[in-house]
Amino acid sequence: MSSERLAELAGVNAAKVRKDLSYLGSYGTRGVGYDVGYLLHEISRELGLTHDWPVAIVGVGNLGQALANYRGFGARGFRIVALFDADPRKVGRKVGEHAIQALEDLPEVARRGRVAIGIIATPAPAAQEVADRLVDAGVTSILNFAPTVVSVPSGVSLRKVDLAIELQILSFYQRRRDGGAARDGVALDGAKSDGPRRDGRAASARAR
Amino acid sequence: MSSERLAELAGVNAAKVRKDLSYLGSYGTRGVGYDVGYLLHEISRELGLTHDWPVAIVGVGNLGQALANYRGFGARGFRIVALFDADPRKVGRKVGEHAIQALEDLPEVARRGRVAIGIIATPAPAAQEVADRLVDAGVTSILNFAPTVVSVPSGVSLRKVDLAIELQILSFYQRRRDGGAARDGVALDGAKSDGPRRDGRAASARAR
DNA sequence: CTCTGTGAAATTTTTCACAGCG
DNA sequence: CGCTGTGAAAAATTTCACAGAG
Repeated sequence: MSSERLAELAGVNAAKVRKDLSYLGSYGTRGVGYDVGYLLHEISRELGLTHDWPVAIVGVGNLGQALANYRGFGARGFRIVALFDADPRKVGRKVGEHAIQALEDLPEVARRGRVAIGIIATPAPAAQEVADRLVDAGVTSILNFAPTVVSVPSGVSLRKVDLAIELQILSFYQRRRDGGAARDGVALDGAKSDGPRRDGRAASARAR
Repeated sequence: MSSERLAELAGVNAAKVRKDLSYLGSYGTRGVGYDVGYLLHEISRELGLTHDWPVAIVGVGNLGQALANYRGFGARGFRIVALFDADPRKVGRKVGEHAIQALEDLPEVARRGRVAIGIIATPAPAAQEVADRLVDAGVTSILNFAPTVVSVPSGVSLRKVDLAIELQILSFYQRRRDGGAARDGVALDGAKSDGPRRDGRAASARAR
């Protein structure tokens, strides 16, 4: 497949595809294009997707369950190994193939299962406490879904997922489209349409 | 509050804070800093968070329910107005204050409720079909949580949330920290730690 | 004096454009 | 030939550094 086609499918410039891929090595064939299977393999290897990453989820509400059942973690090397909840009534209940455990067991389980990544899926007020416990248990990568700012010591990676931000981005562009309150001086960057477009036209990557 | 302090809290450079805020207008006071309340107000206005955005969720599995119950949409103007599911057994069941409706009712409900944003929270195989129905119903902003590529006609904004990508980013940096397979020529950018750090040190925004 | 707002410089990212490989 | 790989140019973003407002 040519860089041109890959670019079209990804909604970016062909030169960018070639430039980016060139950082991984010379995996294309001049005059022909790229072998997609081989490319996938090399990219997976570079990103570490061949690695096995034990993941623990803390907070088994709707979101925690959704994450626990999410197909597609497995394909990328993420393996849910434990679920924790502070609610004693939930402890022992099974979600998928895992029984929910008490937060007190976190240190023991995290160490024994070599948990590399902790996911916080609790209500906001519990998030900092849970983060502290994860850090104490030796977890050095944390993904926070709770709608609150959490702090961790240096040496620990923390990322936050804000489920409302994508909606904000969509609404920002919708308001522009509708001429809701157009005004100058604001940087623009199109709401992207990922993947090939049904109508064959490239996603307009920039407004204006 | 000074740009310096805001920058520290956000984990960025103070000049960037000032430069960015300057695009909104001159809301700071020289020698003093910014009035946080006023700043929040102006930013909200600029981002359109004062606007009301009716949202419909299609697919009421764990993720759909999690989204339906997510606190914090409301604060930013997103109002869940309808839930849809293709499973007849779910239709009529209540989730929060909304009864689940049949997919067939989407066009009617979307138009009557002036749905601005549709959220796809279905399994992957149903996503494209749902996207088509949303588009047909006049929805021009779509957020796709299904782990599959969906295409829409131009004129419709589509964004995709991939719950595994954040884990990938965390694991990428963890492998680097552990010296898993360091290699040169790969662009670096630190896994960010958002918010103030417990230990007072700034999040290392870049590796190397 | 302190801290903003902002030109200018530095850096990074993206795109162009083309030599040359298969 | 067609398409990659990549220097070089262009564009965008980030940072510096400082005049000047409060």
